[in-house]
Amino acid sequence: MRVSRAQAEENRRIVIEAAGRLFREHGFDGIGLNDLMGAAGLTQGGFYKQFRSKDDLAVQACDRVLADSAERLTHIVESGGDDPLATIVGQYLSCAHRDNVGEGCLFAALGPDAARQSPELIRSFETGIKSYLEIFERAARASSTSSEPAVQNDPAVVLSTMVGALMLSRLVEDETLSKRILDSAVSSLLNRHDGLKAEAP
Amino acid sequence: MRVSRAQAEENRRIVIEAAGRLFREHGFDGIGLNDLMGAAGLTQGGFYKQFRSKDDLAVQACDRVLADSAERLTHIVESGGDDPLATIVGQYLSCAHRDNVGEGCLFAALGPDAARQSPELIRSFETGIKSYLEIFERAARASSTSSEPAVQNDPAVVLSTMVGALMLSRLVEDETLSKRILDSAVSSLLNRHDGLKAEAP
DNA sequence: ATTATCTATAGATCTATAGATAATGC
DNA sequence: ATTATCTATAGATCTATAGATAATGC
Repeated sequence: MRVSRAQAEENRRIVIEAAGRLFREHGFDGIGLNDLMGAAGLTQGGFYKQFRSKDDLAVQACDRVLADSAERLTHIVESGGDDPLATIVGQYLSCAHRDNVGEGCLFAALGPDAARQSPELIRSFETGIKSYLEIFERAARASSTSSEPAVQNDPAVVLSTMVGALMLSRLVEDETLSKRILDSAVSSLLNRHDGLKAEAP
Repeated sequence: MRVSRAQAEENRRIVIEAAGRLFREHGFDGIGLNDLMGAAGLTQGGFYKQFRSKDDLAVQACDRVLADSAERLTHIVESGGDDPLATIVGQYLSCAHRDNVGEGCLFAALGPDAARQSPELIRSFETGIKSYLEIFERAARASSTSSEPAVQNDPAVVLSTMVGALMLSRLVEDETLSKRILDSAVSSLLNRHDGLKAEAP
């Protein structure tokens, strides 16, 4: 029954990672310890030897998701494209992202839900928001040096519009309207009203 | 024990109304039939004589909240102010709204949660979104005839930015940042970068 | 007689804990 | 000996149903 310390560490990592996906898909209250542990092939009995509480796991899972996202966004900004903001916005406001809640934006999947959870969890979200805003700030600076003029430069507006549009697009079964909500946000944020950018792959 | 048919109707109305508030405050899964019925001074036993299921109540409550909101917005547009969009945006993106989830925007309070519920509930949200977009369309037309130039006219962008900013502002304990998220969205939507509008009362 | 509401409860959760088991780590 | 995980379960939910009760409505 017992596994090596390294394996136990790895199991904990798997649970945290799976929790990031399961919470986004089902909400914090929509998934139980049984399924969360089951994602790593474990039973729920050992849960409290690894985590202080379900909320503790939620905090760790959200911290992890947000750190991963921040790293991915930072990479886009620093990898040298001349319009990183356009890349970020295009990927974020895509049908692929809309249809992949489990691996998508934490704010759009769990924002209102998080606001009802523990102060620790809310703090995790707040830290994530601040980190996103800083990255968008840098992305906007990098993009504004390109040939296209400065666009919507306020990172708070960029984030608000992105999160809102993604969330709303997920509530609309009418595919045409859903796509329009995403595309309108792209146009608005990139200030290109002459046509829509192709969707990111 | 039994009450008049009119009183029963009134009780049902009270439950639906309270549900609108309680669901927004606690999420669809965060509040039980006991508390929902208790809001009208009833016990949970009679619930299923009045509603087909908890989801049925959720649909009725959301329909009601959305209809009320749409009526209020329509009234703002039609009551003849020269910039109805500014009024709507200013009220929506206020600290008062941010701090009043239970009586505030349904999308910002329950959007991601709704996307995980029944097709009927999602349809209720979708109908609400379409209705908001139409109202914003009319509001933008009314506002663009005023002295201020046309602003952000795409109703989908207006709605996305508003919902996103409100949701994010609720996750940020840092009051300065929370307010900045709201104010940035106001500035962006009203295209007035020369200063912030006073907050609606 | 009908029915709005009540009490009571079935049955299925879900979080958290207790103690057993068996493999690691010293 | 320690400990990662397991089985088992306590205790508290929560949705939904059954049947009793008492007031309305005919």
